Amino acid sequence: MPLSQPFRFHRESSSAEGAPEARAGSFSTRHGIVATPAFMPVGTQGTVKGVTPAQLMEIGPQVILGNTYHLGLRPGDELVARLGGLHVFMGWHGPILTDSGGFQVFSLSSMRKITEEGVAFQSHIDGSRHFLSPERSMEIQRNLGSDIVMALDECPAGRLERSKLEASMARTTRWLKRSRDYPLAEHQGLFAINQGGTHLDLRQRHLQEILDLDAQTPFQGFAVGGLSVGEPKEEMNATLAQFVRALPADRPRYLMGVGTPEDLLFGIEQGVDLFDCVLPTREARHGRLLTSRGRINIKNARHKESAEPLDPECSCYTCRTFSRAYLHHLLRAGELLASTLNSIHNLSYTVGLTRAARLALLENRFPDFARRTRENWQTEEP
RNA sequence: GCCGAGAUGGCCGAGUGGUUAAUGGCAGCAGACUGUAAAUCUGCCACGCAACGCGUUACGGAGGUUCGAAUCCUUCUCUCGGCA
Repeated sequence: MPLSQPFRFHRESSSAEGAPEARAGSFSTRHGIVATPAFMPVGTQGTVKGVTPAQLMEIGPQVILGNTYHLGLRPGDELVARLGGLHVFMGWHGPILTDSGGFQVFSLSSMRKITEEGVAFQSHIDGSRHFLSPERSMEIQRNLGSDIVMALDECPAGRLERSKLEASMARTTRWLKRSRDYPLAEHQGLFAINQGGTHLDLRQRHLQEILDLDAQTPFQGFAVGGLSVGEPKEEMNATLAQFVRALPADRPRYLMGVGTPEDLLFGIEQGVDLFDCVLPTREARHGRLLTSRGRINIKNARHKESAEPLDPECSCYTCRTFSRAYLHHLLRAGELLASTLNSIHNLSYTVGLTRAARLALLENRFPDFARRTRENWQTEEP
């Protein structure tokens, strides 16, 4: 059965001026305390692409992700279970959150068919046929042994027409009930996922359905899904501004798939505790790097001879050790180390941003922090 | 010296009379990426303009055949292989 006690969320900060919903807090899992706000790096296939757990440890994320669909398909959840669970298998002993496969319903839409029972997938690896139901998603996640388990949802494309969105939402609620009724391991906590696109009334209706289920058996946290999937940024922000505060305050709130620095800051201001995103690692591999003075593309010719560190204000291994010219060279040369060093930096920057926001909240200087952080992004670095 | 093969845009390399300013790849110059089918994808990449169009110069050099040539002919230069 799921935990009878929710991950109790302790709010640790008082209300910040101009951003009353923003909050610093924490909750405990078997594999460690999660201090929020927190950015969670994505490690879909049992690895945060390009970085070792030791390097990750130095970066210091509170939680990392794994993926149900991908790990269930390869190497297989039962194998991972036999080998001691995902923590042992991948050598990461901090908290792990596993996504349910709901996003793959969206991103692999050409290879699946949704029915009430679940989702029939054709493997993106070899074309073989698989079926992901809420129960199967829970089974995989139980085998993986993650700390935070996501309910299987249908992640609809942004801008889906309202009637289809409503049908999808209703199914996600029915799937949520089935996810909830599936027995997880004792240490695992189930998060519910709210859908509804950018329609506030649909979001609220869906939340009410979730809270009705929550009243019977509490969920351990609440996620906002189905954003940053193609809808205009203003619509996403408007939705967050109005909706996040409606989520129960006594448990973690998780905004799924969001990860630009601007979006993180905005989300924190709306009261979001957890974020995850592939962007920092993917962009790192492509040379797009975040710095305190703006974004840069390290591939650009202007960095070819720069002896400067990537970001003089950053203390990550990459910035402590290497010049821009070297990072430029590695990426140009197609060296694997480019991915590693760039990922270390972008993750440090992103995780560091949420950590700094947390500190600012705890020290009652969040508005100033937010203002200064935004100022830094206004100019693309010279 | 003789015989053979070949010289194409920064490099490699298609193309053997006409939708060819010239396929591809690489290099180069930029851009995109938000619960990862992404070490991926996209655009540009002869020169000049009053530029989604026009002009000029281009397939080793020179000359020729033809309405029309990178593509055919002659010759020169160079490169590679073989024989001396």
